[in-house]
Amino acid sequence: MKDLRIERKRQREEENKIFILEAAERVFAQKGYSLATMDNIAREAQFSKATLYRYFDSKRDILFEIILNSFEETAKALAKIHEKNIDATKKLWEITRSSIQHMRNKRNMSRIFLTEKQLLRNILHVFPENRKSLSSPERKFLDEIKATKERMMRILRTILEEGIRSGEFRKMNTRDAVHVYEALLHGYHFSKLWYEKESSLDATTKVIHDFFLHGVKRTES
Amino acid sequence: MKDLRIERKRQREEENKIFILEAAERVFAQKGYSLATMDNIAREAQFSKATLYRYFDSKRDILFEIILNSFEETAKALAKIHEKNIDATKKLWEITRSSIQHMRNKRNMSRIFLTEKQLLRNILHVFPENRKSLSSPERKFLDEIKATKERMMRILRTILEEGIRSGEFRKMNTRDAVHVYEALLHGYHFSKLWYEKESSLDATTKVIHDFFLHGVKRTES
Amino acid sequence: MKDLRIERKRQREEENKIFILEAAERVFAQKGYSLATMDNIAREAQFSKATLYRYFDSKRDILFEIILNSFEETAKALAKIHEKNIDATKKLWEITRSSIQHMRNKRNMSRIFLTEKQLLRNILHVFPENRKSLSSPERKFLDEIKATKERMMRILRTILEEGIRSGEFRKMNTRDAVHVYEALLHGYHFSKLWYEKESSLDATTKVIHDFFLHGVKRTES
Amino acid sequence: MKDLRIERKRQREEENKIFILEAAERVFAQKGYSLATMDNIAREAQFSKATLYRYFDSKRDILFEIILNSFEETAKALAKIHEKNIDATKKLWEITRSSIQHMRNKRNMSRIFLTEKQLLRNILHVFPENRKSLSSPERKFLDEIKATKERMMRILRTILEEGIRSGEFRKMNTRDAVHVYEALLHGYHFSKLWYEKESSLDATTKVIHDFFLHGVKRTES
DNA sequence: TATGAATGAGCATTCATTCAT
DNA sequence: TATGAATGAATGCTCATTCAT
Repeated sequence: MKDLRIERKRQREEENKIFILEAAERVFAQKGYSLATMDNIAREAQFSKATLYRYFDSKRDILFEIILNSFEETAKALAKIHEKNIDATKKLWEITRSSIQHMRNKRNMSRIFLTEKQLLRNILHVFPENRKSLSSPERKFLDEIKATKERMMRILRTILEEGIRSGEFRKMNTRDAVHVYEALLHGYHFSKLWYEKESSLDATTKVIHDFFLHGVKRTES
Repeated sequence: MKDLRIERKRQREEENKIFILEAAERVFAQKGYSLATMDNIAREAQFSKATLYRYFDSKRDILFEIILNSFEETAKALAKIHEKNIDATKKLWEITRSSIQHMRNKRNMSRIFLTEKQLLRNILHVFPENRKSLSSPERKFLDEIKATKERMMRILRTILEEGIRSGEFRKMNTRDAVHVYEALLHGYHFSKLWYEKESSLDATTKVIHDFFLHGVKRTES
Repeated sequence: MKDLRIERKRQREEENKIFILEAAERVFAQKGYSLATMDNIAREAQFSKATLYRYFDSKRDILFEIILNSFEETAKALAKIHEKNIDATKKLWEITRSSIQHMRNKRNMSRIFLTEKQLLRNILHVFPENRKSLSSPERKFLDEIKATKERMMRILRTILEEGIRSGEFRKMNTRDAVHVYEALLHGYHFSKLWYEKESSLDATTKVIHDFFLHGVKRTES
Repeated sequence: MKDLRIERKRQREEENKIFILEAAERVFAQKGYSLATMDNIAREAQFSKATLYRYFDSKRDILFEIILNSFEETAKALAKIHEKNIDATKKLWEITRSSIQHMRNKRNMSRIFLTEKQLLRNILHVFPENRKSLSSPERKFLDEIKATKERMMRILRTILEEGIRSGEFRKMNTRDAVHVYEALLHGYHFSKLWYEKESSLDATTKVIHDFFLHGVKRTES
């Protein structure tokens, strides 16, 4: 009896949380973290500002949760592709495509993460010596992010190694390669902002995929 | 006589301006634009807050000038390398190296540029239809940035074309290639934040250079 | 049920608004508009400064509302007297008395209206060509003020015309007469500031009333 | 020798002072006291801000001097008219005319005096109990103003008394009459702001003069 | 539980005034 | 003497957060 009621309540709470997160994501994406106000988020979520604080401890925590979810989502997509029974090159293609799509969906959200210095400074280990000063939620956030990130890295390296073994890819330092790949994806997302119109998903995927595969050097035939 | 005094005054003024810009750059780099206060900048520059306003019209204008200077600097370095009498591959190497160095010097500054959504939305032409609503200084800033950016792009494409003509590089869409290159550089700068320790300048340059040249695909021999 | 709660809320809100307006009125009256700070008003109203902004959009809006209320009040008093079944001379007496009383209550408030040149220049039609540049709240304020003022003017003229018809008053340009009457009232309020002690309400009323009625010229008998 | 040089210097100083006062008057008239900045005045006077402080101790002192000068001027004009060999009614006419002209010249300046509360509160004896707290320049200013004002009042009363003696005017309390007259003049100046277009000097003079003379009452013939 | 109301701590910006040259 | 430069002290307004109901 009671369990059911409690269960229903938990469910409702979870739904509200998600609803707020989605609203916040839209607001953050549009205005950036600093310029987004709790009022904005509240209005977008059609809750009162005070209610937001029932579900989240602070504005910062809302951001944390959004980022975490996004990472988690990406990691899942990646794992799913990895499990497919296709060759490494195809996997790379699909991951590239899926990542671009994901970044486009999240629009500017993905950029926020890289832009809020106060957060970043602590969070990103830029100055690892500061790590001790992290508050508990920050440290928790950081640890989860790192873990997810490493999981993704490992999968990517595995795929590259598969490709090397199968003869698709040249021998290389897969660690570096993964970093380059990641840089390429995120960098492309950023720099594309500069250009008036966006290419289609497949065209974009193709450009990145091709350059990552071949580079620009002429191969002696 | 008089000219000298005026000259000295102008010089001192210019020096103060630069001093403030450098201070602001440090503050912005550490806290991000939104979280940086004019008080912070004033303290860092060891001027009174009011004095800042003798030299700049607004906080935003300080940011604009910093970004503009940074772009200008990069563009100059690029042009200088382009003029050298070396082959395209070597030019690419040097540009890569110089860019990485520049980004490291500017630390997080380069990321700030992506911070202020309100500005960005307009400035980055994400929504070019909004262009009309730009204030005059914003439009001026935007136009200068765009011009400089295009100048850099053109040089890069010219180098790639030189390389294609000389047989160093494969045939390619140089426009795409330049975007990929830019993405790679900036993306690498960002993503490197994740890792505890930074590699040496040359090591980093090599990784990026090599991957941009060869990609990951195995070349049939 | 619900209506009652909403009603009570609305009531409380209205009460707070009035409370703030009264506090602001005291502060404005004491310091003038420019020198009065939102902090002053907040302290006087025993609210936090931020709370003031829950009820009013800006300092200027607070002033507008005070002035508007004051005009409205005066206009109502005037209309009430006009409806009375008494002769024109008596009406004039009562209006004079009521106006002086009102200005005394409002103390220096009535003078503030003339304080803010920036506002005034536009608002007072000194330069009607500037009307277009008025912001929406300014225009609204201006229109309401003008309307109220005209309502009052019309009543006064009607009273004078009644008096002319009844033989109480001489034939005259009632438009000019109304202006003179208004000038007399406001001017007296201002100039009385110069004198150490204030006369009684009735004495003051009598002076103004008598001079407005008879002037200084000797009437041939 | 030396005397001449000193004399010339004093003259030049006096000229500069007057030049600054005139500039300040224009600025005050346009923006009001609070909104006028020392920068505005300096620019209008084509001096540096610092130079203003060589001639005046403070912004407030500039205002004081302007007002004082204006009063002095009015008083002189009044005395001159009084000395003329014309009847009281004619004197009144000329004074009315001259005053209106003066107020129009000074435009809004005359209004400022009545609108800066911080100044007024102290200066105008509204709260005479505060008199003790006046600073020395304030007290000096106040005393001079009062003296000039009384001089003017006395002249006006004398004229009225002349008129009574000559049979032009009815018997009256000349003290009250003078207050009424003053109120009428100043009030008319203020209230005329409300109306789109200004009447001619003579028309305005006539309206005020006539009403002050006859009032509105019908005189039995 | 959900929220309207309240606020402390700030923030960009301004301005009268001072001072070194 | 005249001034460019510098600043302390404000000021209107905002926002994340709290709390009484």
